[in-house]
Amino acid sequence: MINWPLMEDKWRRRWREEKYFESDVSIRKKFFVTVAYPYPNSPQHIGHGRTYTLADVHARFMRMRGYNVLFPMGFHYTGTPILGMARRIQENDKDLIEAFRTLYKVPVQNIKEFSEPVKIADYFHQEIKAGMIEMGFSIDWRREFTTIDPEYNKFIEWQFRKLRSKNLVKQGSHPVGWCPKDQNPVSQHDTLGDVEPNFTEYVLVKFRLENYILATATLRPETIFGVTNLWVNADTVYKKAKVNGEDWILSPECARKLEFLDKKVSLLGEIKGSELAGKKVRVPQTHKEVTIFPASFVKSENGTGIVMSVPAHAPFDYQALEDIKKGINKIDQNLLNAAKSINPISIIETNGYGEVPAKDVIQKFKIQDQNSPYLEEATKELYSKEFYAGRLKDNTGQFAGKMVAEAKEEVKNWILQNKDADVLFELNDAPIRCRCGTECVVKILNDQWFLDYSSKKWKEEAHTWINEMKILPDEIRNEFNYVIDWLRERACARQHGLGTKLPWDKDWIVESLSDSVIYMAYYILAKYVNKKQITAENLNDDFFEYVFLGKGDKNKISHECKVDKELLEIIREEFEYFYPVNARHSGRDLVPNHLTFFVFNHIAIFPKKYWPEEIVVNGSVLMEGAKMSKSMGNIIPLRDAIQTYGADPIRLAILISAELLQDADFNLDAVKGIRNKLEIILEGCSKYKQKETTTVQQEDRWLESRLEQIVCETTLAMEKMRVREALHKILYEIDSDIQWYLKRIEAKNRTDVEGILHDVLSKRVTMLSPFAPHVAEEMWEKLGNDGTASRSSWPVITETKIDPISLQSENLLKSTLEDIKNILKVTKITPTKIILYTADPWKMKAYEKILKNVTKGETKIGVLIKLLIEDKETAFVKNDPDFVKKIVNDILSEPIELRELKEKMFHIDEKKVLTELSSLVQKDLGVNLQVFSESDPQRSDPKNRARSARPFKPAIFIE
RNA sequence: GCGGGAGUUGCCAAGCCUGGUCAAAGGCGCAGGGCUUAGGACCCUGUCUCUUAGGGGUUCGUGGGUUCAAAUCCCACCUCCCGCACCA
Repeated sequence: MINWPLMEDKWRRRWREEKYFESDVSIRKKFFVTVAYPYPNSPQHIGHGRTYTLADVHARFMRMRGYNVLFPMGFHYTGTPILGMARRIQENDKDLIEAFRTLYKVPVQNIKEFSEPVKIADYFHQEIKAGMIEMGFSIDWRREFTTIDPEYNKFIEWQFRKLRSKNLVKQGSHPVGWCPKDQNPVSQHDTLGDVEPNFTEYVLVKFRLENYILATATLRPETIFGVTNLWVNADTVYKKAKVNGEDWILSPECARKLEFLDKKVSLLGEIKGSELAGKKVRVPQTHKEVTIFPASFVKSENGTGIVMSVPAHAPFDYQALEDIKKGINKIDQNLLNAAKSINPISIIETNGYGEVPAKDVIQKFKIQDQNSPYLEEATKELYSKEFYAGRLKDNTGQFAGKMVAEAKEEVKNWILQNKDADVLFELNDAPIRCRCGTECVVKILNDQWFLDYSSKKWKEEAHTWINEMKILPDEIRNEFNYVIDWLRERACARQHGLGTKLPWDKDWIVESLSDSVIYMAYYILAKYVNKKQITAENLNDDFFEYVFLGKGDKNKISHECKVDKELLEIIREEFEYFYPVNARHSGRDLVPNHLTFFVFNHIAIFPKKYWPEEIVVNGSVLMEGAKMSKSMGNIIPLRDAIQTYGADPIRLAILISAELLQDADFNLDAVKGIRNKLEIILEGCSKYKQKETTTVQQEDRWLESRLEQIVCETTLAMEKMRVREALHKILYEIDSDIQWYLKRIEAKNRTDVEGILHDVLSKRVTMLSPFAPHVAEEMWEKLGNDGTASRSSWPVITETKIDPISLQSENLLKSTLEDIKNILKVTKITPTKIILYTADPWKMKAYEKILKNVTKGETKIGVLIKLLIEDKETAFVKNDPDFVKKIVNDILSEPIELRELKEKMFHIDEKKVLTELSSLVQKDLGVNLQVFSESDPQRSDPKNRARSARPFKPAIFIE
């Protein structure tokens, strides 16, 4: 049993003291690996660990391959969630305080300070950093920064002026979910119950009632041709109001909504719904006259509180009309008569529906009246069917014959153009409440700033680079291309939160996904900022232009910024040395946003030689098969886990459970299993010391060959970041080879194997080091090697060490032993004697010929037999046609590589090789083994088995 | 709806691109044995099914097809998961 935290701490101290991970400019080739920095609003949990561990493995691997690796880390303070948390602390939110105390284990005195947002960020910043150190991440901490450092602010200001000068920043209007009390946009974590404030665009169709406009909200403007009447709620007290100079009648709720949608609204008076009933209005465009009727399904809080009625296609309208005809509403006789004369006007035809589709669905859902809960569902079904499959009929003027999906937008624009319509945004899951309790609305922000990701030229460049750069795994490349296509203008500033003020409009703060696109360049500068050689006062746009783009006169800039000319030059050189980013790691959730922006903005700001070289994307982590979430209570804080299990077992458990893009399942059984495995390997390292092996034997060559193959495969896997596969080979695949080897040498009573085993274990530890860096050091020390595992070199592949003969020979031994055991298992006999018979030379010849033909693709038995009979040497097959079939099957059931091997290196002396088996058989089964060749006259062959011998498949006799 | 991904033997999960190493790696679980005072840990063996000679049968979401040969290629269908925006 080892004390993991203690052992790990020992090695981390050594790495830190000897500055293992601090990288500066050198003559060596560099490798710059970065990860998306964390947002410090909670401690790290196991899930966060995956991306960072992957990046660390990458960094360590490249370091061992001789690269000067830079792996830095920053902290992303920018954003609103921390602000929201601080506000909740100010309001003494019991739940949050409790969560901090018990879930996150924050000391009480710290929580008190959390009413100040920065204190929250600072606290979790340190917490996360401590976790990263404890995980053994090989980070150069001299380059740490936060995104609210004044120097970083200057960097962002430069970036934004730069983008604006390239015409990529624009201003415009933009609807957002909004809290009227906080005067702030709301997102999911600002609302009660964490509801995402989605909204839908409705079309307001204006009906004329004398001098007034009755606005109705609809999702289906194309149905204007089928309007037969309007609906109002008789009990609602409607408002008369001036809306942008026009006199409207609408519900009070709607009047309020319109104010936020940038309309000038002043109230003029009121009118009850019942008073509106019976009045006639004019349909825009068609100028038809229709009557207003009362209906209870109309809710004043939805839309405008007035509904245009299209009974042929809207189940609600159809049912309400039926209800009214039945005389359910208490309305006067004239109105009732008017209603009775109304017939649905069908304007859309859709396969599977009749003249009045609304009637069809109402019957299908067995709806009785307009208060039926199934009406929503019926509406949804009909709407989606008609939208995708419906076609407008002849009674729709210039739109006749068009598909609904296409006509909808055209009709909307047509009525908008004639000022007979307007647009209303409505929250989908209303009412949505802000955490402060206020009901949210949709607001149009008029002076919103955007990054213009809709720019065609910019998109094209992004596509080109995405297709050119390395993306791991490659499957995700298409997703990037798709994202680039649908990306539009993106709001890049908001009015609250931590961050950098927009340089030309100080009312705005650069939004968090927009201030984190090219910050990898800032890591170069951060080192000098932390050394206090550069402060915010030294930084202006000229400085950045010079350091990052090499523009301007360094003497002038040095003077202007009060920065020593040499220092300026050093920083510039360091940037030129480390840039571009060679690999950027992130979770796949950042593909549709950050990672794509990262590519976009590099293209906009930097010359091509500084564009990122590679993106590595990984899936998320599940906890015992379930999604991690606060509400499930299945979040394990990373630091707790490290204390309990050690960092290395956790690192491996996260990485070994799934390939890159798959969700990895983290479970405690796996962690324990891996910890045991590591402890066993560690124990094994004390057994062997470095030593020359004097007489190299067959199994030694075999083990070396196998090791070489595994190194080769592992290296290939690492280059593609297939860490699961690599780990698998290092942890388990080597084991089975070592086991076979040990079995062999034990049977032969060999003792001179220390040197070779030491070599195998050393290489294994080297390869394990990027994954489990702490315990690898411990192993390295136990093996008695010089230096440390972290500083050892990744094994170099020497293909010439792969010896085909030994590989084949051991294969023969293994498969023969397996066959013997198989026979014993089936026959259940206790053996007293085992005899093997190897195939005659002509069979080898035949085998060789068949193999050649199979490689060429000829597997037809008849053809092969003919070929063999033609040759005198192999003409014996005549006597046993079945032989050919068996050989073909033997060959086909082997891996291609092995076939190639056999073709190249054909002859092994089977008899000689199989003699080696006698020691194994003696040891395993305690019986004697004899080997004869098939036609050896001395052979003992009581059951006449010898003749069934095949190459690589000796005949066996057991009794 | 659009876009992406997945469905494998008790569970997790490789394999699929490049068809024959596939009854299908590995881990976990389970069973038997060893070790141990006991438990844990560890080691060995087994883990679709039939089989007294190294073999056969039926499997990789469902149904077709291509091929000497399909988990793997093609077509259709079913089911599940994720993203769709100003949010880190």
